[in-house]
Amino acid sequence: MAMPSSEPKESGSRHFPYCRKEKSLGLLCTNFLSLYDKDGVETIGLDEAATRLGVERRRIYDIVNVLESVGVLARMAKNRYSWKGFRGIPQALQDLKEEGLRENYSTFEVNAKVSDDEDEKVSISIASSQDDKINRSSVSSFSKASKTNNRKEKSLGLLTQNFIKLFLCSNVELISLDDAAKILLGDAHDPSIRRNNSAAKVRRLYDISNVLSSMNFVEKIHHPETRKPAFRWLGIREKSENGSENAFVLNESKKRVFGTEITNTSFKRSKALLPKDGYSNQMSKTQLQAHVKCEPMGNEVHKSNLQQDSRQSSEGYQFGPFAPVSVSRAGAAEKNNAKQVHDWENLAATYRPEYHNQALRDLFDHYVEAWKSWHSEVAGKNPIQLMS
DNA sequence: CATTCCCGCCATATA
DNA sequence: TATATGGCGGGAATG
Repeated sequence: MAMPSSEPKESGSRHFPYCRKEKSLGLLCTNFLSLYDKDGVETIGLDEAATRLGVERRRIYDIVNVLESVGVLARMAKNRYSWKGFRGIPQALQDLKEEGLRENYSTFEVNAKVSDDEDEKVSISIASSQDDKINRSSVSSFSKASKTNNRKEKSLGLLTQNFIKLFLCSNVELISLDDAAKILLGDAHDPSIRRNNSAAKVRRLYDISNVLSSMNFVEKIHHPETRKPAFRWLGIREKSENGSENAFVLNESKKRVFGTEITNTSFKRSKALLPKDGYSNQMSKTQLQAHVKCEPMGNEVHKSNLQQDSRQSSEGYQFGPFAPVSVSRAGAAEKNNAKQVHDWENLAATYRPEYHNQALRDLFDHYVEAWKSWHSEVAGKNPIQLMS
């Protein structure tokens, strides 16, 4: 098969303990973005991506699917995607919102009512849009024709879009994956397979949330009341169409050039693979590209090949610095310490132990700065913590 | 124990 | 048919 062999032998470096964090989809997404958000990137090959990022192909599909559902990528052909970049996001979200509104994505309610029986109540009502595509051979015969559709309805990409619609439409700004799963269950049409296992859905939502988090679309926090983990939308939430605002837009963080070649050797998580003998040195090849330098933010200079997208005229919207996940925003909430920046530095060390050098430091400094400006711009008016 | 979510088998879609 | 995609859920890592 394709699989470019992942070097089973692996010379040198007797693996590290295995850290789940280093294998997360969120990090992978961050790396993916860092790798391709550069000038000159037109198309992306899946095999290439898998190799460059040092992950198995299967994982590439995961992130590519969600990135595509948000407009950053577009499928071209087998094995090939075109890089749309962050500029594609505003439009994609706009479309999602309209589409969601057209359907009734705003008419659900999360009755977390603790009343009656053990029957969890989360009443929703995602209207079934009048599907135009499905021809009317319908009912009687087998659905062999729409077998393909059925599969697509369960795709990660679609789930991602629906998840986002939840935020874009309606005024819910905080939702737990569990509730989201319940709401997004049957989704669109047909009273068929009910009683679906939402647990399975939740697993998918975790995947999605992780990549969306890496792009700062959402943020994971703990519900002030419930103390349960929930997600909050950080992206656009313009109130009305006309005059498209979009909050996020802007901010000039610019393309950082990241040392490509992540050299992510494969560690498996097998339990029976721990301490073999001596851990050898760190990372056989710490050859990471030293010339990693992010240009000082200035104006961007991207490809001028933008399409006729005149939707949002004005400045180039650069998106926030998809900061690494977590970084609990923790407003004044709990233990409010002044160790803000410090955390970031810790993160740097936590995230890529192998790269303890200057480059990473700079990268994170950049992130911090970009993130700050971005956030003050976006949420500036109403500071981060709105809850109290 | 509960939550998070990586891994990769293997069903499907597609060339 | 071979290869490309990508559901799906077991169970390991974490909380």
